[in-house]
Amino acid sequence: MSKAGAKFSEVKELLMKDEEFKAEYEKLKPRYDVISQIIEARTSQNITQEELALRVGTQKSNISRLESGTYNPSLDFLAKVARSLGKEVQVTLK
Amino acid sequence: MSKAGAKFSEVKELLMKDEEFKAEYEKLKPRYDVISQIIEARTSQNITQEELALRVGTQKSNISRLESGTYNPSLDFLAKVARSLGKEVQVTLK
DNA sequence: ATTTGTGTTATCGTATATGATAACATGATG
DNA sequence: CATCATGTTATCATATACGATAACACAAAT
Repeated sequence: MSKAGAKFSEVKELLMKDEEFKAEYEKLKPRYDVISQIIEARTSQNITQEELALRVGTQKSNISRLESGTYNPSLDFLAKVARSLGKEVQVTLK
Repeated sequence: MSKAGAKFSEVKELLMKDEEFKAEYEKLKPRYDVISQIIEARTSQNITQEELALRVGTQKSNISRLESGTYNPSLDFLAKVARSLGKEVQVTLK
C-alpha cells in the first residue's frame, strides 16, 4: 500500500465518518430542533418542568426525559406539550 | 324545566359538542396536516405507497396505515418518510 | 446544617407504534 | 375474463413510548 493510498484511505475513513455523522445528525435534527424550542419556550416563560408536567398531565420526570432527547417522541405528545406552553406544533415538509 | 331552559341546555349541549369537536380537531390537526403533506408529496411525485415503503424500509401496508391517520406516528418515522420523499420535516412551535 | 426548589436518572407496567405477512378490493389493461 | 397495479385492512410479534413512583444531585435560601 502506497503512502498516498494510505493517506487517501485515512481521509476516506474520516469522510465516511463525517458522512455517517452527517446522516446521524440529519436523522436526529428534527428531534433536537423541536426539543430546543420546547425548552426555550418553557424557560422563557419561567415555567418549571413540574408545572409543565402538571399542565400536560404527566410527571416532571417525563418532561425531563423528553427534554433530554433520549427517545423518539410521538407527534401527539409533542402537540400536547406545545399546547401546554400556549403554542401549537406546526409540521412542515420542505 | 322551562322550555327556554330546555332550549338553552340543548344549545349548550351543541356548543359543548362543538367545543369538544374543536378540541378534538385541534388535537388531531398536526397529524392530519403532516399526513396531507406526505400524501401530496408522494402523489405529486407519482410514487406508489409500495415504492415509498421500499425507500423508507418498510411495507406498503404500513405506509397505507400511516396515510390513513389512524394512529399517532413518531417524529422519527415522519422524518424518515419525509426524507424518502426528498424533503425534511420541520417542526415549529408557534 | 437543614430545608426547599428544580432537574435527573432508574425502573416498572401498560399501551401502542411499527415491522412483517397475508388476504382482499378495485380499477385499468391485456 | 384474467391479470396486474395500487391501495386497504386484519393480524401477529416485538420494540418502545409514556405514565408513574422513587431516589438522587445540587444549588439557593433559611
